[in-house]
Amino acid sequence: MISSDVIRGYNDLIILSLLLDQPSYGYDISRQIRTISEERYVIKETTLYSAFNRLEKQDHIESFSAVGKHGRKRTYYRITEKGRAYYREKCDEWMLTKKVIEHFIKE
Amino acid sequence: MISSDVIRGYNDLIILSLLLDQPSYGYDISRQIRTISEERYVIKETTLYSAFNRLEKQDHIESFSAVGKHGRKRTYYRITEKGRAYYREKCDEWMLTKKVIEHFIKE
DNA sequence: CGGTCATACTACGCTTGTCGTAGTATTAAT
DNA sequence: ATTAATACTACGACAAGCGTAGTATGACCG
Repeated sequence: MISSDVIRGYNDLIILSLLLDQPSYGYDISRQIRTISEERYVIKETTLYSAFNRLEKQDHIESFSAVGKHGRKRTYYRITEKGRAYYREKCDEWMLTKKVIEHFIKE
Repeated sequence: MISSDVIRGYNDLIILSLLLDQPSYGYDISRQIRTISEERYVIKETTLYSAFNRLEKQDHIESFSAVGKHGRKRTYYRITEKGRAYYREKCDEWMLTKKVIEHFIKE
């Protein structure tokens, strides 16, 4: 299991990556993170929803209300163009961070 | 340049890695981080010294006073056995985190 | 038809790590 | 004599994440 201390700073990247292809909502994103990480990272609900709020305030995502299969109302989030650019930046930053950290581990 | 948001969570790992072979002190660690990262990460002084305090409180490092070449008094830090174990844990955690994050980036 | 489980959130206050700013003091170089 | 580099310490602010709690709906099961 991964602790929040080390994944912190990549939650935005993870969430945005799951919105690249289609909009989604909290519970679904949460489940996807769990399964894609093979149960090694389970994001806390409060962390996720506060990330949504932050990302929306920064115009990286936008929300809309929609009704699911069984008449259930949900808040969906869609990535914006600005959000896609931010995602690409975060990917670059990740590559760089990875390289830097490995300089320290190797020796 | 790497932002603190993404390297946060790895400062302990970085600092400990630089103490593995011999004790060192604040200013030197700071310079080493700068050069080893090829100027891509410059740790803030306050961040570094508060990390020292935290790591010492947790018995991962221990401090002692010594005098440098030119009669300059400094606080040196030495990694403890507990600190070495913690370092190895952090390395494992890093490997895992790396793997997990890349699951999200790939697709 | 009543209870429990999974879903889908929101609110609130706390903790921790990092940051910004500021200040102190010593030695080295010009 | 002054400035730059070294070697720190103090203090308050801030942002992310956390723990706890609570609300509410629909699905499933006996």
